[in-house]
Amino acid sequence: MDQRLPVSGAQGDLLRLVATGKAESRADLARLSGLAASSVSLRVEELISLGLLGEEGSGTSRGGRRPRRLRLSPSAGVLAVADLGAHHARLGLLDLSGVPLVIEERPCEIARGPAATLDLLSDAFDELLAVHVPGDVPLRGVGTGIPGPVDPATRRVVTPSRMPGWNNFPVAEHLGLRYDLPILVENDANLMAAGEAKHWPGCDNLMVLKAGTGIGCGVIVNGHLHRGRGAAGDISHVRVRSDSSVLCACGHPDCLEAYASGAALMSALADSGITVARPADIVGLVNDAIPEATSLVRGAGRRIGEVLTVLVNFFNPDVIAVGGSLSAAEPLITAIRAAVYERCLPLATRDLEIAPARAGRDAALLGAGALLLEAALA
Amino acid sequence: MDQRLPVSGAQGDLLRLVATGKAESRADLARLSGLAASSVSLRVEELISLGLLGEEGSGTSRGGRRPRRLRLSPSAGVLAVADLGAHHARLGLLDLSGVPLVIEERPCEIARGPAATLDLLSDAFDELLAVHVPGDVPLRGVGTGIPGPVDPATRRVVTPSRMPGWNNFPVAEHLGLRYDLPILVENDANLMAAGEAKHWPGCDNLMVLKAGTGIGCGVIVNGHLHRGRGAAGDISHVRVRSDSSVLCACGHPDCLEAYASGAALMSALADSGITVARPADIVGLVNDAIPEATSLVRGAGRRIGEVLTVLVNFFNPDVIAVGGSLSAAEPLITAIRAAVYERCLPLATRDLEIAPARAGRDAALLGAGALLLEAALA
DNA sequence: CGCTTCATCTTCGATTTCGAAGGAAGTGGA
DNA sequence: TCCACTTCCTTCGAAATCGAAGATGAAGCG
Repeated sequence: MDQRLPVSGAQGDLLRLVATGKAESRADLARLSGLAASSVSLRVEELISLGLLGEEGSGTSRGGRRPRRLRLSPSAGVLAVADLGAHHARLGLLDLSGVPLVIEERPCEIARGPAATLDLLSDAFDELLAVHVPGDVPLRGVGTGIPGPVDPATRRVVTPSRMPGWNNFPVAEHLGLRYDLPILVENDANLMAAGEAKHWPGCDNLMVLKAGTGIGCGVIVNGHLHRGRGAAGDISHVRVRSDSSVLCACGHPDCLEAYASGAALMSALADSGITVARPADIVGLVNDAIPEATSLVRGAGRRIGEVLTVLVNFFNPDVIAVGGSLSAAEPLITAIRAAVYERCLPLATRDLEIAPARAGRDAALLGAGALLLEAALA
Repeated sequence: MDQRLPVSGAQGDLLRLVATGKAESRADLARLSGLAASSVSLRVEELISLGLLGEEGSGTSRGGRRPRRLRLSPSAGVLAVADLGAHHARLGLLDLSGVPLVIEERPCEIARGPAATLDLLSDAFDELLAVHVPGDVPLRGVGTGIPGPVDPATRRVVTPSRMPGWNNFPVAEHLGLRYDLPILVENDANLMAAGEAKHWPGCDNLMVLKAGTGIGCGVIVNGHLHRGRGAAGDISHVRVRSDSSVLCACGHPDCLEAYASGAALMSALADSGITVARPADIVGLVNDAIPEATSLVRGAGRRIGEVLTVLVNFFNPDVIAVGGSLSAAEPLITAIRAAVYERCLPLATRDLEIAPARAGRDAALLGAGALLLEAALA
């Protein structure tokens, strides 16, 4: 397991610009890095002779000579990333541009505790590495998403629900025992947001909603993940307007989660005599035009939208991307839109786009890759 | 009216670090700028011979030789800043460190329209400059706060209430006709937030509440003012939970502003047979223990606090600073605290401070200075 | 009081970066 | 087809930056 990239200062900047896809040619690099074109040429030459960068054909002309396209060499390294769920882990390997080499899903009971879960993860990484990556290509970073809050200062899990044994566990340290590499530990919705952000070029302020069993949310401010003190992005325990009163697992009445989460919808459906195994199954019911399901989903969207009105006025994002297993239900996003556009300030909704997430189910893994790159090429 | 500072690249960075008070010595500069100590010495020498920087005694030792303290030369320049209110304008001159040279308040009816108001402002600036600034000290920037939304892209006022004739008026352009200088046009609550941020060292994420006739809010994310698309920070038109239903001026029912703004409190007091001229007078009533006033202020605080719970969970700030003319009423902030601490996630309130604003009544002017510095020394 | 230690600041040769000039490769119009 | 023009990239001397070594001044300590 190799350690640091043999790059210094300017080289790292250039490498990162190529890795993140922002630059494809020496001219791009000069524009984006602020360095002189001549300096860029020098550094790029060095990176090529180090085997980290390669030239690959030429790009499209912008009216003059065609640029010589630069790409990260496949042998520059790989990243190992995972996204832990309650019963499954999605995990895979990415190249240093964040492109997946292999991604798979394994059963993994998070309730078995941190040590067992993380060791299972590490074993899976080692397997994948052995099978899919030549021995001379180094691992450059390891990252994982956690379905609970992560303190950015200590990188420990803090007060998670549904994760027995994980409270205050030093996840990054534990992984660090096995990998002497940059290690990323981050909340799963935050990772999803980081991955989603790459799919909205030109949009610097995003809210990414994860509507699944729970309701998660990641925030991108100015192109960067906003963590606050570790809890930023939570919207699930906001009080909603309601006639009745429902007690949430957190102890407070009328949390959004108690009304609009996949879990809440499932239990409401059960009350109507319709049982489903997973939140994703609700989408099927909606597509089959089961009135109870459609009505419930629409109500959930309205409630989520009402909470979002506050946040849209306050944060004024460019985009609200809606992902998660429930997001495929058309009425959800429609109801969210209706609530937000009806109630928010015109100035705040003028250029606001509320749309389905674009990054797909591997959003969190891609986000982990994006964040790891920053650390690995620092 | 002089134009650009004769500084290039690295010099500007160093000058800015001194101006913002982040650095006081060559060693500080070396640490903060990332430049080598030797390069810093060279550049500082140049800045001193340009008359922009001066040495002034020595600082306190940190265990070794005492640093030679650097200060911006008073002749380096001044900034002209203003904060427009409905009936008054506060305006003044600052040196390039943001320290006030002179600040005064003049009557100024914003309803007379943009051209008349801005020309009155410019005339006032010219007067102050003639009286308080030697002729050889150049003006380096002009900035003003506006009691309405400002589009950061066009720097025009957009859909302001209570500002007839201002909609879509190109404020920056108009001022640019008279001053060929960096020009800042910004919402007043945003300026206040920028000023307040300087008083909370180590805190990168702030919400600054302005509780006066209306309810304004400025947001600092990662040490920088968050503008969004121009409307960011609005919390006054959020729907609050309520038994009755009150129509707000914006056309929606039950906006926070209709319940908790100074204007709303004044009209509620009038219903109790108590008439006051300005929101600030309510503070006096509270201090005199008039029960109606205290009860109203406490209710306003509770409502504001309930809105803040959503934002605290979402944004997870380090500090909520409460300013504005109503903020001197103790029950307001107490009620806000109670609502936030009761309902928010423990993780979000763990290190959260809810406190009175520290920057005083000139916060907006100081904020304008801070933002102008970035532009003037770029 | 002298000694050590520390942080600050400067000197100076080595290294890096810059920028102007020019070559290379392509587009588009006469 | 020729020619002007654009963009991309490299060459090379000038300028800026770095970093190691040393000088400076001050605090801490026996």
